[in-house]
Amino acid sequence: MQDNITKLFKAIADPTRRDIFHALVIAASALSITQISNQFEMSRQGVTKHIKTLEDAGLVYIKTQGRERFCSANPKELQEVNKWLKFYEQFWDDKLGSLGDYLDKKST
Amino acid sequence: MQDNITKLFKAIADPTRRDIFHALVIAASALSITQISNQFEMSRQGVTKHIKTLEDAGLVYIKTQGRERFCSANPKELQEVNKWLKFYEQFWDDKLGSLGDYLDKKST
DNA sequence: TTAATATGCAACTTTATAGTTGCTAAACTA
DNA sequence: TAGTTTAGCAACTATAAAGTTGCATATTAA
Repeated sequence: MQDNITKLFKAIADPTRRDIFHALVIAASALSITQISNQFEMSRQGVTKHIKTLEDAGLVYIKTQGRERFCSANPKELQEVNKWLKFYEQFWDDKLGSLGDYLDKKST
Repeated sequence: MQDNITKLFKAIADPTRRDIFHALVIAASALSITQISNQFEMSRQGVTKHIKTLEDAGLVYIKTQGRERFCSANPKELQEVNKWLKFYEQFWDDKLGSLGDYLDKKST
């Protein structure tokens, strides 16, 4: 349906999901769905949906243990965003110069 | 309504908008709405809406000249994304070690 | 075994988003 | 001036996304 980078961007485009992800990154251990949803105003189901989105994007891993599901962050997936950024980084400072470089490489 | 970083992430979360942005970045000069929309299957109005979203996110500048509106990319805005990434970068390679560092700093 | 806890699933509402078409107006061109 | 080009605005449709509630089920605790 959607390519990975699009899923990834969409996942982090939502403020609540960024908050969930952040909470998982700085958590000392994996957190259960309930533990996570307790940190938010919205319903557990709402949080669950966001976690699913993060999981689909590869940003969160889930490990089932008994009746609980422990979530942990996978910040490594953000390297994909970083890769995407890399190309544009060359245009940040001197646009024309970098564009020249880019066109040079392209025509070689 | 929405904070800047959210607008930015949402803007680049759409594949068509990433394509438009990319076309503008590598363009030798500013492109008019028609010139851009000719590069896409969809209607001019559809493209116009995407350009507006990119403009609101700060990724595109528009300069009106006569009846035409020339668009150019502002890749610099992507530095905001880069800033956001920076925090998580420390967790990419050795999660536990970096988490330790983070917690150390936090408690200091 | 009974009660409590953790969670998923399904249905539903609301609001955004992507995209379309038709029309209008300003700005060029012949 | 008459026709053409460039583009915005408004209304509309269709689909996706965010969030809710109610219920069912598996697991754990008393």
